[in-house]
Amino acid sequence: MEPLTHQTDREAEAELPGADSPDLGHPGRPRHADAVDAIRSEWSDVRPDLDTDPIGTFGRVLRIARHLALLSDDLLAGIGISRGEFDVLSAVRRASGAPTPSDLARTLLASNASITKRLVQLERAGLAERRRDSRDGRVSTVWLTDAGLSLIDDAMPPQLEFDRRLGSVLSPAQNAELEASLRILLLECERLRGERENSTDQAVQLPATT
Amino acid sequence: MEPLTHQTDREAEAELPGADSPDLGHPGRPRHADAVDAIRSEWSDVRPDLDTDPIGTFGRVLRIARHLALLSDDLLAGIGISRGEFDVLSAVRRASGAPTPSDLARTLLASNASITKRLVQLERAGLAERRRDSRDGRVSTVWLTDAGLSLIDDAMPPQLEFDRRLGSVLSPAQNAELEASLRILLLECERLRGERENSTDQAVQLPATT
DNA sequence: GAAAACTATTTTACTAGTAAAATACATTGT
DNA sequence: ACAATGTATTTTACTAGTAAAATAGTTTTC
Repeated sequence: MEPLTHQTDREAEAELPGADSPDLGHPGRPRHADAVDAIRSEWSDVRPDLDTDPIGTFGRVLRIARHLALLSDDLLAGIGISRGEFDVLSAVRRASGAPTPSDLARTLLASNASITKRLVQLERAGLAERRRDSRDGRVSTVWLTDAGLSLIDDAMPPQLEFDRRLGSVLSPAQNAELEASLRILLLECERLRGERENSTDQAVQLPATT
Repeated sequence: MEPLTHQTDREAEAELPGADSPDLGHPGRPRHADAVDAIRSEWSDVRPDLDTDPIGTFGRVLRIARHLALLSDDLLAGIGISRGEFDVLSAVRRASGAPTPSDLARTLLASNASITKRLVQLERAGLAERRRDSRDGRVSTVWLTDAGLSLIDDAMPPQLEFDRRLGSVLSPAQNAELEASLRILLLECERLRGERENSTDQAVQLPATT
């Protein structure tokens, strides 16, 4: 599949489900194929030598995360804040003391620069404020205004309810198993990312791999 | 910074693990607490009325996705492409026929505009090219150059190997269970997002919820 | 057969995020 | 004490992504 001018290919979009789905051992279960099944099936056609097993989990994690972001952006748009702002508000809300911008960057896995931006917006919207720490002039602490507090307290329950509904397609036992496996994976991610903690701010450069 | 009061709070950062971890039923298992355990523990202190169960799965999915993106960006930087470009190259590579920009936008869950941008970059880098379809002058098809083909064929295995290593913290059985649960969740996401398919391009406006 | 409606792609104008530099304060070593 | 080093935050310059408008081609309808 390379050169050639003006061709008219563009045939069968994707080996759609059913056709060549992955080995679903259990003969009784009528499992449906999702986008990742289709993707893996395509790979097995063009590169049968590649073992795409890991895509089965990590491809799905990435796609679910993307869908969740898109779906809950819709939810948040209804109350007039962005996901980035929501994340800051909820991180401040749940913290036991007033967090610093660096604290927020750390727990939200974002850069300090992006936290500064979000805080400026939140202050402008009257939802949060920064106060200079009197003991150390470099740090500031972030506080919710009354408006910010009631906004986040109103916004959390629908978010949780949405997630709960989505999760209800799994049984409680499946959810518990899923959570346990995800915890193990998240711990491993945190370990891997911790391993290459060295330069300023939170630069990203080490290969961290192979 | 601008305004204000000068306070001196900023106490206990976060109810760190151990202290108030979630109910880990099994007394024998020495499970470690991850960032999501810490977050849920904080919530249970300030809003004990909220049921944050859903965060146990979806919070982890979101964080794992974020960590994965950051980790594999490091990997890709080593071969000189961005994740966005990698995604396009691999989608073209695995497709049975040459995909159109719209096909790519759809399978990559991105906007058409962003695909156009990535294609311009890939063409500029000599890794892909667009050819106008001779039957329908509106559509174009995307093809890999020889350089693009060998680049993606070189880039896939290390990505897969990285994911495989990460996944190896779970047993094969756990991985299979995990994949099955994630498939169900992904199908549900796809269903929910499909439900509100109506306006042009892929606008995002309906509440899709509650 | 040509206006109206539709579709695929690109362009435009804008937003969010980042790395690196700049700023401002604090701490350490001598 | 004070220069050197370190740290928290912000600013700057830039990249990637998007919605909506613009462009260009196609199909429908009358």
